[in-house]
Amino acid sequence: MKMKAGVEQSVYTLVLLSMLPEKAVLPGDAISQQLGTSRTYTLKLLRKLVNADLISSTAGIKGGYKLNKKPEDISIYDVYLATTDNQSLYSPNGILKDMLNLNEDDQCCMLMELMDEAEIAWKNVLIRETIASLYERITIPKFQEKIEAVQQMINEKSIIN
Amino acid sequence: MKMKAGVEQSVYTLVLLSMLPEKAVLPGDAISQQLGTSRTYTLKLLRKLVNADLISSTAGIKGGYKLNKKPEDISIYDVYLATTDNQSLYSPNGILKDMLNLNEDDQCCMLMELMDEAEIAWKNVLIRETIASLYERITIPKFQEKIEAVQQMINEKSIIN
DNA sequence: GTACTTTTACTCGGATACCGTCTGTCCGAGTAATTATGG
DNA sequence: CCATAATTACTCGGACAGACGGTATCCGAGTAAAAGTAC
Repeated sequence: MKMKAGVEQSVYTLVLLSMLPEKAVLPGDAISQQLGTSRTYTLKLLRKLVNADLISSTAGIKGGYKLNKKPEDISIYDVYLATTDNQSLYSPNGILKDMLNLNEDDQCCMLMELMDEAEIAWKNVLIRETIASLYERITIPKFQEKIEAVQQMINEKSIIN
Repeated sequence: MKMKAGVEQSVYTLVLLSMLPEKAVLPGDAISQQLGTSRTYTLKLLRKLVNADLISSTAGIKGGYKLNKKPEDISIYDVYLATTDNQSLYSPNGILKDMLNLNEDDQCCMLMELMDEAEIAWKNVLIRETIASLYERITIPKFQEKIEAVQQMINEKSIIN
């Protein structure tokens, strides 16, 4: 049970896109290069974000990706949901049923409600933080130069329609 | 990111052991039979619970397993920790470092503290519930007969020293 | 100069392979109570 | 009857095979802007 690297990658992809000027798009190659991640896999993750309506894409030359919502309206949980297919952390395996020799319709798993409750607590923390609030955490004096360098890359590679 | 079946199996194993009389042990075979789980894999999980000091085992003929603590002192989170080797759900992959082109020692992952906070919230729910409180949830009138049958199996197969 | 075609640079989405973790099996070794054996 | 050896029924722990999901690659198809071409 481990958080997948794809979630982290998707989060920072969105942070990058949140730095785009208005009405501009950024090609997938620029994203994977800046993040230092696999080109093809990054494109696959981008498609998931598109399917979840977090970002939108335009094909063809001068194409690329851009945020579909405001950064403050995209929570980290939204990103988690978009990049992982199955939603709930826990699904019962029917061991209690076997142990007590219950009927088929008596699917009573005592752990279910507990796990659900735990997952909701976990989820609530991830809902509070957004791409915007995460970006604010990065913009500290220490990283000012670095962020300006990223902003410059975006200015070079982004395409404004 | 999915809760493994081994955790559920371990939980119900401990519930079963909590029904043992004082100073009695239950062989591994009886456990796997009652739970309807793989014999060899159950033994492997039992070993993990022994290593975590949740249960203790005696070898040789008339050997078996028994709880090492009171059921109310074993939380579901204890069981989770015992059956899964790595503890934290999330560990940063250094994507932000690549994205901002940071130095090696500047390992700053903004997601880390958020994920830690979320995990603590999740963990706190699992700490509240114990093997004893879970057992109480099962002992409802509807399941009375079933539980008596399990108790009878234990009386037959357990070994009192 | 306008209409049409070709090129270019992107995204889209399925098929596939790889790899790590969880699940499950196998086997030899250790251990303790019981039973058998020899005096 | 007592001491010792063999048997029995368990656990211990490592090695290893299979299943499954996440990671990653590849390829053909679609799309839209730009460039080229014909009249």
